[in-house]
Amino acid sequence: MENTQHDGRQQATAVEQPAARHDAAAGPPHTVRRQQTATERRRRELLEAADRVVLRDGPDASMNAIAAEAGITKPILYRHFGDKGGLYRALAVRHTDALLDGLRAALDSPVPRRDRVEATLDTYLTAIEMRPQVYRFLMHPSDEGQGADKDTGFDVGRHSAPLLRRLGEELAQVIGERLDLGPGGEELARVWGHGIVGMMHAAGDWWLRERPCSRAQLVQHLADLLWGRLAAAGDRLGGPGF
Amino acid sequence: MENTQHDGRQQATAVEQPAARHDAAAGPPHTVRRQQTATERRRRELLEAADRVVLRDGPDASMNAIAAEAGITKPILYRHFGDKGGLYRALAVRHTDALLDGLRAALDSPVPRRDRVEATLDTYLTAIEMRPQVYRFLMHPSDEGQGADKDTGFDVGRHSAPLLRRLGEELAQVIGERLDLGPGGEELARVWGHGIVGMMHAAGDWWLRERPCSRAQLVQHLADLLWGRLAAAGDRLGGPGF
DNA sequence: CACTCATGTTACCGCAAGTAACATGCGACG
DNA sequence: CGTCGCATGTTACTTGCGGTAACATGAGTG
Repeated sequence: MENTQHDGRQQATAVEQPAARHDAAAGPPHTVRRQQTATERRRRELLEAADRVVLRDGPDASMNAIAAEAGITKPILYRHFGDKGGLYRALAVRHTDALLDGLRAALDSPVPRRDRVEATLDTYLTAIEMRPQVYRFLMHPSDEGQGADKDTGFDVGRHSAPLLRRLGEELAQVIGERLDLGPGGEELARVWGHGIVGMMHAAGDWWLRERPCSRAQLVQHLADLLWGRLAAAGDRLGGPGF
Repeated sequence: MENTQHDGRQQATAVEQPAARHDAAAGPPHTVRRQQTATERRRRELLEAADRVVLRDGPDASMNAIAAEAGITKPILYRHFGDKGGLYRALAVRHTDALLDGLRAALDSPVPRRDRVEATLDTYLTAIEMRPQVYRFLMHPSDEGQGADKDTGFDVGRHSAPLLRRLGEELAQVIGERLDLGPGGEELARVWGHGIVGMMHAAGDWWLRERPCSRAQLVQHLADLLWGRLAAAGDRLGGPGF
């Protein structure tokens, strides 16, 4: 609590970039533009350095370590990203976007629904299998935000949603677009989107550390679950009332 | 790394209590017994104080704050719980056990399978709805363990599994016991256990902060998902290839 | 009484997040 | 040319937290 007031001076660069600054209001000295692109490039470089450190040292890497990797010192990081949460949020957005691109491709492949579901599951599992460090970083972002993001006013913070929510919304949208679910279908789609993503996540997390079966088998099992095999399975002999 | 060696002197009390120390080896002075029960009572008191603070200040409560709430100072906490992780693990075990009791009851109710599933979902959602603070604490335990627990040799650390895994295993066991899934059923049950728990968790998390519908509706939607309505739904008009 | 054992304290270390104040290189503009 | 704006960069500091060492006390036991 208290002491969370920034003085707003350097916020101009720390505010997660407005992202809508292509080429309007022509006229002013074009130096400012070049300077800005240079700043953005620097920001990317810093992000890549941070990425290296986080992937090497885990999510608890210190700001000092990241700054050292980038060949600079802490205050510069703070000027660019505001605080540690800002840096990590920026990192998470990069990786989340990358993962989402792959998933969208699988989600959009023109094959029967079951194959599409399997392809999506497999894409996700392959991703977390090949880069477990990235996965751990994305999935355990400590806690971050959840406080006072109203001042900037619009979409700041949404972008930083802990991946699972973004995935859930994305999937919900695809489901809502593709399936005819009757009245209340929007709501159903969203519930299912988040539910399926959670299923994928938890099962993947468990699978990743216990490796109880092949990826293909896991995909089949999960698809079977979504296809209602749980409801269809027979009771065991000698069970209780039902 | 390095410097993680304890000197083993106070470990006797910090080692997560052996928990198998009821009343064997009678004979030695019975004072030690009374002292031990007193110690355990103290430990419970400290846990309750910690609980109050964590529920009030969130999962980032400091050890100082917890000690103050208990009316003591830090070193005592460390004597009892070893480190902050130990304290939080003990807290998590308490709450997880409580939640699991409720879920087991729902899982064991002698009603048709669909009703049982719905009752379980509803129990979980009611729990996180009524005590969101507890829920947040349990679900976002930073990261904890994940390192070197082999020396003690048996179940230390298992008890501290981040709840989702415990729930998953629990559900897997119930599924494996109750359903006849043919060959490879064990594996299937575990996949499903973790998958379903993940579905419940992610959907619940999203529902808890967006409140897009009533709890009963959410339960229905999730049960529908598990009952294969996703596979059964019709395609939308004018969609792509499929 | 001496011993043990648990409780309790104060005072400290190390480290990480975050900040203040100062110094520098460069393009723009009079 | 000087100097202003602006971004980069630095050193040195504050604050707060996790964790520990060393010491003090009170109760029951031989």
